[in-house]
Amino acid sequence: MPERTEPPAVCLMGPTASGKTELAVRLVENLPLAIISVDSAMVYRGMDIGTAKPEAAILRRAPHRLIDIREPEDTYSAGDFVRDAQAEMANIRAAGRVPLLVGGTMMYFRALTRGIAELPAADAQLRRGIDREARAEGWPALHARLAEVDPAAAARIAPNDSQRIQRALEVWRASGRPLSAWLADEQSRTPAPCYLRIGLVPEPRASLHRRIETRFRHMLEAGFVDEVIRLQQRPALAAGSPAMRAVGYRQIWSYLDGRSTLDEAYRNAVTATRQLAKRQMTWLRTEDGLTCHNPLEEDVFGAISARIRERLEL
RNA sequence: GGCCAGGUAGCUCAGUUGGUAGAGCAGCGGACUGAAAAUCCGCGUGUCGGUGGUUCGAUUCCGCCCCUGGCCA
Repeated sequence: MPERTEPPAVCLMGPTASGKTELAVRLVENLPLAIISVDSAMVYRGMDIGTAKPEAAILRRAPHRLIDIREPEDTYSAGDFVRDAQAEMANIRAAGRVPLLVGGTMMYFRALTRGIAELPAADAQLRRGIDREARAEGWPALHARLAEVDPAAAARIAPNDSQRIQRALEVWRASGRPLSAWLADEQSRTPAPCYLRIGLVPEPRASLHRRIETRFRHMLEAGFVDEVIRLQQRPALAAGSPAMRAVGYRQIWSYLDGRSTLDEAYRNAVTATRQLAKRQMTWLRTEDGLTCHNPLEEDVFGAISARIRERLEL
């Protein structure tokens, strides 16, 4: 790790069900750290069981910043996260502690540690318009249209990648400037403070799969279906709302709408969680300059707290 | 016990007028710039139930056996 003068921060990244929360709580109880949650679903109030949000008693012992900061009807983005996390890191440092960023939303970690370009914000109306065009013509047709205004973006986006085609067209229509041009503005990148980055990669995979299934069963026993029923009662919340695309929520919502049995919803949710964990680990595996530990085998608390002590010269 | 329908990838199934087989899902690998728990890209993993026969060649045709489901006893 290169010598930097910026104040340090620790990132603890791991897939869902890898034991991040438990580990983070032990760390803050033993070291001068303060937790910032890096989780795109835990930001929402009322989404507790399905996001495996720490219980109130744990949050009192080990406060997590950036949890319960949005209503489920709201959107939250990587850009919002970077601004919020930077503000919280400043607060933590002012209190004489070191930020411990914990979570599984890898794009948020990347945006924070590598910087994120200054870009036009999302525009719900433009998105609705683009969705309408896509329903009529198909995404490949919109991809072809993107190629006319932003060939560089079109070249790296697949013709069926609805979300990225939509974003690139949205940026073009909102600003009259191609997404590629915005991304080329290096000065918009924020200087990254010195991060100690630690990854949790549970092996063997089959053990993680068992943990995922067991945990989802516990969520159902803890009243997950009732939690989704309460969310469905919110008039402004719909199956397509960003918060309701979260794993577990969309499958239980579908069951409550009569589009599947509870057993199918259970199986689909467990499958979706496995697939999420796999994508999270792809991110960790291909990220360089990252120390990885296997939380299913090692004494991760001992290993990680030793590394943090060494790094922070405690 | 008899008749009928099946037995092909982890699962559900397609197919081969005889030249050792392919879809969806699952799984695995990868990408990732304001929805990222999202979105997308790539990869087929197989004694074709067993055994004997016919054939240059059988997963395919024939015999017997085993298993599953249904109907009749």
